[in-house]
Amino acid sequence: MATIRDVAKLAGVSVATVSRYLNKSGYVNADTEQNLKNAIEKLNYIPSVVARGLAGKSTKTFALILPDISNPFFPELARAVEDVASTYGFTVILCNSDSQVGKEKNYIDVLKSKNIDGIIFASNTLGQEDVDKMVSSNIPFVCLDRAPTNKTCSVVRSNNREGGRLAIKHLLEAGCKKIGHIYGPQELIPAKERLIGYEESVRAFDWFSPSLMVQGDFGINGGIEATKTLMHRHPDIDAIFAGNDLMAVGALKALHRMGVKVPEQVAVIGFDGINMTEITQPELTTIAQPIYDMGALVSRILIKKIEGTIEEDQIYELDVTLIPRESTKRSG
Amino acid sequence: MATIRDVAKLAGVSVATVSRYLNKSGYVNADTEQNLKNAIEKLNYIPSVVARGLAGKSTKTFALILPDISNPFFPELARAVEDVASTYGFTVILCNSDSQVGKEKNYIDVLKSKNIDGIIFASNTLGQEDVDKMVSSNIPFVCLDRAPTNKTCSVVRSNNREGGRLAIKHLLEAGCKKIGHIYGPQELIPAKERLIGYEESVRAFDWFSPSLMVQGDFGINGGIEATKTLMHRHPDIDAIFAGNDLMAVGALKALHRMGVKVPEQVAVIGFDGINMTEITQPELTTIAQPIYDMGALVSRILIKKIEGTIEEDQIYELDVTLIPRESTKRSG
DNA sequence: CTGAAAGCGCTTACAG
DNA sequence: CTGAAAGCGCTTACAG
Repeated sequence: MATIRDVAKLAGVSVATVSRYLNKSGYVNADTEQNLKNAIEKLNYIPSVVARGLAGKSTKTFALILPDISNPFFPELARAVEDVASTYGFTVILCNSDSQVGKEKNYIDVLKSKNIDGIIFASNTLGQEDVDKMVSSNIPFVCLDRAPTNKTCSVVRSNNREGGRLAIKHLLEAGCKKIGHIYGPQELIPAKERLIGYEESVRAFDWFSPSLMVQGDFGINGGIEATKTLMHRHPDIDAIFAGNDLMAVGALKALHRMGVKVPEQVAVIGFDGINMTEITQPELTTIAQPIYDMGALVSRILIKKIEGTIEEDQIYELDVTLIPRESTKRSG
Repeated sequence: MATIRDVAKLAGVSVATVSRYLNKSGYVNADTEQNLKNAIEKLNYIPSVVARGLAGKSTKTFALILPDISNPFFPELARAVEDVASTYGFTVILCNSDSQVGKEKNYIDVLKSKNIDGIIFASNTLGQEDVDKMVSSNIPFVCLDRAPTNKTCSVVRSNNREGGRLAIKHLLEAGCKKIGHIYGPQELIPAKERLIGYEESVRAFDWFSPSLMVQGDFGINGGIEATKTLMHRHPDIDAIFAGNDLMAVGALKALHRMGVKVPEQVAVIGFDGINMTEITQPELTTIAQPIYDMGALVSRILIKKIEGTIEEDQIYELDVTLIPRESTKRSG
């Protein structure tokens, strides 16, 4: 590997000049510039990001901390984050936290020792210690869905409450008369918001009762269990709004096993818009988050923070959209 | 951030001693050792991996280059790779190549400038230039599925040909009398091997004809199209072996639209064992690759290469397993 | 417009 | 067992 010194020698200048040329900081004579161009070309020189990092500059690297890349929500997000990163010359380190604070803390230490430029938190947990660590190390970070408790921070999320309302509106318009809801873990803001959207939309109806809301775990099996509970409590419901797509898939499974027809007897709607919703039978209606856009945005924001283009922290709330499909198609 | 100098000062020794203690290279007096421990603890000192990297040591980082993390095969693989990496103190950089040689070359340059320790290639393409770049830079790499043409390299793959045979065996045992195959792009070794497994298993039958094999693109839509073609050519087939799960999902969709019942009229079997196969209706029988194990293994191999524990290149071929589910359940 | 020199935080022979 | 010093490949005031 050629170094800056090799380039300097070949071009007949000092390394300082090479550096200035490379960083476009300070003036460089037109002739020298051409010489440098040639030398770099000839030597196939690529500056060492590691050396730059040590010299106090950016390592052109940031981390994406998420619960689990195997969870179908995250691959698309990660893809978007990486697409934007690579456009701006950044590289992204993938971290699976399993929502464990311990793992996150550990990652943060490792990441600090690597001088990374920033962190995207797509993890549900975000311990106080984590935040302190990052704040005290002065490392830029941006969050998905959840803001840290005591520190302002840019947050990208989608309008979950409105999404909840949209889901109910759609079901009502489809002619549904009694709608149950499977909500996700309440420590997750999106799950809570969706639940609120549901409640707001249905509490005025005389068919509404709190027992129409049952908790799930945001997983397929949780959706299955919750559906069983719900159908047992209220055999007469004709619609289920699942707090996320995975649980909606579970609902589909459970209903199929019970011999309940979807959408004829019970309509099902999910939330998130993951790809899986297209391959179920029937295909699943869902309130889609703009997952890719969210990833792209959060990535772009972090990079701007790193580069100092953005200062103020802000909340970016993106719109969700209804994707109507077979699972709610009723003659209603 | 405390530096090695701070630790040295506090412990009343030289930085060299601190370094020796940290790296467990060379002897350190028991007393000094205790002092160092205390100093490090008190200062909350974490060595800079960047500085170490510049000083010629490992950056404790490697890259995973894959076509697209959104492709459902890869998240589980990535998860396994990262799990093992993090166990060994490594961090993994995620790269989506979209199977474009240009992007790969670009990544390799960027990665080199970051002094990464190695690369896992899970990408289909692997251009000659890529290999040359890596070999000449002396950077360790391991491949998934495909070996580079002219350079030995450790490869992890599964027994695709045997998988093809297994699929046919299973269908025959289920009572199928005429089996079509949708094969994937033939530049992909696994697709080719699976096709060979199919051909070997069926060519002796009098019902066999080459027109029973139709090409797909390893995607859902490709599976749909290929199924249409296949059913048009051979309305009498009673089984489809799809070269991967995504195409099997497409087959399910296409058959459903045609009003063909699965498995009663046509049985369907996929390949890969991605999670999606559990959520189709009917659930999809598949030949599962040990995806997680493959990722864990390839990661472990790379780390050993990096640490110099492994020298010889080798091919690791893992077994596939049949996961029988509804889509092939016939009274046959 | 350009160069000499110090510094980023480590490691590693080389002496002692 | 331990320290002084050079070096990894850059950047950046500071002079000129």
